[in-house]
Amino acid sequence: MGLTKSEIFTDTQNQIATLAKAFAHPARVAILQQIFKANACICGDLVDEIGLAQATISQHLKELKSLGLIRGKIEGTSVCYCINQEKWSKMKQLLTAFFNQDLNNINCC
Amino acid sequence: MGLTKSEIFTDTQNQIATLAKAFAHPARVAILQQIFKANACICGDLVDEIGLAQATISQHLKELKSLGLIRGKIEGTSVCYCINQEKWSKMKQLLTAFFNQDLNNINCC
DNA sequence: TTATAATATTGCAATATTACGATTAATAAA
DNA sequence: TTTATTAATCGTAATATTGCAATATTATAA
Repeated sequence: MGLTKSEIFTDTQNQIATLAKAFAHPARVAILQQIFKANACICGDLVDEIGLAQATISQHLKELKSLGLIRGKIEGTSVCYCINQEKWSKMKQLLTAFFNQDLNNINCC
Repeated sequence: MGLTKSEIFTDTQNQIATLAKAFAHPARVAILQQIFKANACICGDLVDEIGLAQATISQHLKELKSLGLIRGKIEGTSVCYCINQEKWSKMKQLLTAFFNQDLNNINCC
């Protein structure tokens, strides 16, 4: 099939999966790292930094934007990207809680 | 195309992406939560708990196993799954470090 | 040995993702 | 206005993922 049966899972499970998908491609990881590295908004030299075509980068940016993890502000002919701090925090909280499940767990094997 | 160009990214970027993929499907999130919830090894009643076919669950388990996040111990005709604590810790460390990049970041917008 | 039970594997269909050339849209500069 | 510059969108090809029926495998029970 290829169609995820979202309806049989809880909202939290779907949210975790959707957010994890953002990081499930090295290009998107690299894009986010670049934005953080700049320690400010980055005015789209991402295509030069990462070795992918402009259309491809634009597509990855769109996905990150649609998840709300980054924002794009138009500055003349270029676009400046930055992290959406609130959304990033919420994402971190959700995923960290999921990761920390092991703290309640008995080491059985 | 559809082929991720792993070679143009760093090892860390690829590792983050590969691990994130484990959580990028709600069924795998649900499986991991079930294993944690049992607070021990869980002997494959996952198919009943989650509403997917046996073959599908088996496939998701295989992916989690191949990443090393879970282990399967054969007990008679059934298999008991549990979290690989060391691998889980390492995963947590890598992804948490990635998520905490925002701590060094100036809130610019 | 012959069932029975539990899980893995295979094969396939359908959908999703990745990548990029070409085009379009919008702004800035000449 | 014309010409760059920059980024988004469209269209398309290739690969990946998801899901399941059918089958195979493995170990126990009869």
